[in-house]
Amino acid sequence: MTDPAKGPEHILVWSKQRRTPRRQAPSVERIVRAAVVIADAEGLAALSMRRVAADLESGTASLYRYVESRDDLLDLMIDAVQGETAPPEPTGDWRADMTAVARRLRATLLRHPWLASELTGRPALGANSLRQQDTALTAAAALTADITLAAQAVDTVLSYVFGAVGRELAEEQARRRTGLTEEQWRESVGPYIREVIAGGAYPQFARRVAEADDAGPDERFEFGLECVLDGVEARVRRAPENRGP
Amino acid sequence: MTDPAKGPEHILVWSKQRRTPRRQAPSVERIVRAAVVIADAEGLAALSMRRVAADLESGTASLYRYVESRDDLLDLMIDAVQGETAPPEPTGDWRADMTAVARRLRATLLRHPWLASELTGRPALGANSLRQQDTALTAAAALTADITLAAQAVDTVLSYVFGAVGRELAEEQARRRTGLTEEQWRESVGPYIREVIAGGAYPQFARRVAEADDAGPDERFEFGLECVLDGVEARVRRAPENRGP
DNA sequence: CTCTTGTGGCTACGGTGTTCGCAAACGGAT
DNA sequence: ATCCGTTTGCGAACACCGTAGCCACAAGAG
Repeated sequence: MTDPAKGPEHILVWSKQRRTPRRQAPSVERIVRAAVVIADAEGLAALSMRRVAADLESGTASLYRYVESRDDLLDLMIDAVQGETAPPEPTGDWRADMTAVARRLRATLLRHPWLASELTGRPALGANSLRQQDTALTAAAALTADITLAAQAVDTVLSYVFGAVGRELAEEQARRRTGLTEEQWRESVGPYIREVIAGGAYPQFARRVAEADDAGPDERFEFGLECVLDGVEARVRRAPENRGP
Repeated sequence: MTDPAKGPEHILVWSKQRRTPRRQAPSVERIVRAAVVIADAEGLAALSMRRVAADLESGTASLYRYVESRDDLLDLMIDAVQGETAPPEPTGDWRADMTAVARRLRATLLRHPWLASELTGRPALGANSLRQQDTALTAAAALTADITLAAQAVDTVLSYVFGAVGRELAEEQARRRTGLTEEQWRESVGPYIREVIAGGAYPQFARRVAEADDAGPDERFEFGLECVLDGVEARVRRAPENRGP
C-alpha cells in the first residue's frame, strides 16, 4: 500500500519540507558563465545541460526557461567570451592597431580552446563579435578610405589569425584529449612519424622533421602575421589608383 | 525446461530461418565512405553509428569490428577525403604551385563542410594529409632552400586558407542548419542588422554594410591569398641574409 | 560428420537533449 | 487577509546516442 519507492522523506506527505527554498535565479548570465567554465576546463564534450544544471545546483529542465536549446547556449557562450576583454584603444597607426586586434583574438581563442572549432560553422553576429569587427575596421580605415578595401583587408588578417590558431590548437587538443603530457605525446607519435619518413615518400616533410628548427608557437604566429600585414598593406596601397575618377 | 522468454519465433527452434543471409562484409572503406556521404549531405550532427549501419544495412555493433570508436571513424574520414583528389603536379614556379595547393585545399574544405570544424582540434597525421604537407613544402622549396623558412611560409599560407574557408563556411552552415534559402536568410537577419546599426555603436561596421560592395566568396579568397603570397614572398626573399655565414 | 573459429548483430547500460505538466511561489487586486 | 492569475522550478518521461557483452550462426579444418 504505502509506496516505499517514493523517496527518503518516508512517511507523512504533508510534512515534506519545501522542495527548495527558491534558489537564486539562474538567469542567462549565470548559466552562460557556468557553461564557459565547464567547457574551458573539461572540453566541449563535457558540456551537457545536466552538468550545467548540477554546477548551478538547479534542475536540468529549469535551464530551458532561460535558454532555448543547447545550440542557443553555445551561441551565447561565443559572444560572452568575445566580450570579456575590452577592445584595444585605436592609436591611428593602422599596423599597430591591427596587430593588437590580431593578438587579442588569438589570446581569446587560446584561452577558450573550444571556441575556434565552434566558430567554424556559425556566423558571429552577437554584440561583442560585432564590436570586434568594428574595431578591426577602424584600424583598417586608417590605411585606406575605401571601406570595401578595408573590409577585405580585415577579412584577410582575421582569416589568418583564425586559421593559425586553429592549427595551433589542433595539436594541443589532441594531447589534451588523450591526457598525455608534451613528453609522452612526442614519444607516442615519434615512432609513427619515423616509420612514415622511412617509407621514402614525403621527402620534403622528412627534411622538415629532420632539420627541425621550428620556432615556438608565438614566433610562428608573429612571423605569419607580419607576412600577412606586409602583403595586405602593399596591395591596398597599390589599389586606389584603379578606382579614382 | 522450455524457455518461453526466448523470443517470438514461438515453436520450433530449428525452423527459424537464418536471421540474415550473411550480408557482404562492411570493411573499413565501405564504412568510411558511407559516413562521409552522410556527413556531407546532412551534417556531422546526423552522423551516428546507427545511421551508418542502417545505410550499410548492417547491425550497429558490427561496425565496431572495423572501427574502434566514433572518434576513430572521424579520423579515418578526415584522411579519406584528403586523398580523394590527387595533388597537383609541381611546376617549379613556387607561386603557381602554392596557389594550386591553396585552391585545392579550399575546394576540399568546401566540398565537405564538416571538415574544417573537425580539423580544428585534431592534428592531421594521416597519409593523405602528410602528402599535402609535402606537396606544399615542395612548392615552397622552390622559393628558398632554407627548410625552416619554407615550413613557416607553408604554415602561413595554409593557415590563411584554413581560416578563410572557415569564415566562408560559417554563414553557409548557419543557413543550412536553419534550412533557409539565401533569400530567406537575408530577410531573417536583415532586421536585426538594421537594428544594431541604428543603435549607433559600430559606425565602421555600419559603413561597411551600407556601402556594401562585397565581392563574391571566390574573389575574396583570391584577394586574401594574393596578399598572403605577396607578404610571404617578400619576407622570405629578404630573410636569407640574416643566416648566411 | 564433428569441432573450432571468426564474425554479425541483438540486447542492454548509462548517458544525452528536450518536452510535458504539475506544484510552488509571487504579485496584485479585492 | 484572502484570493487568483502568472511566473518559475523541476521530476519524470521520451527518443536517441555510443558502446560492451554475449550469443548464434557460417565457414573452414580435421
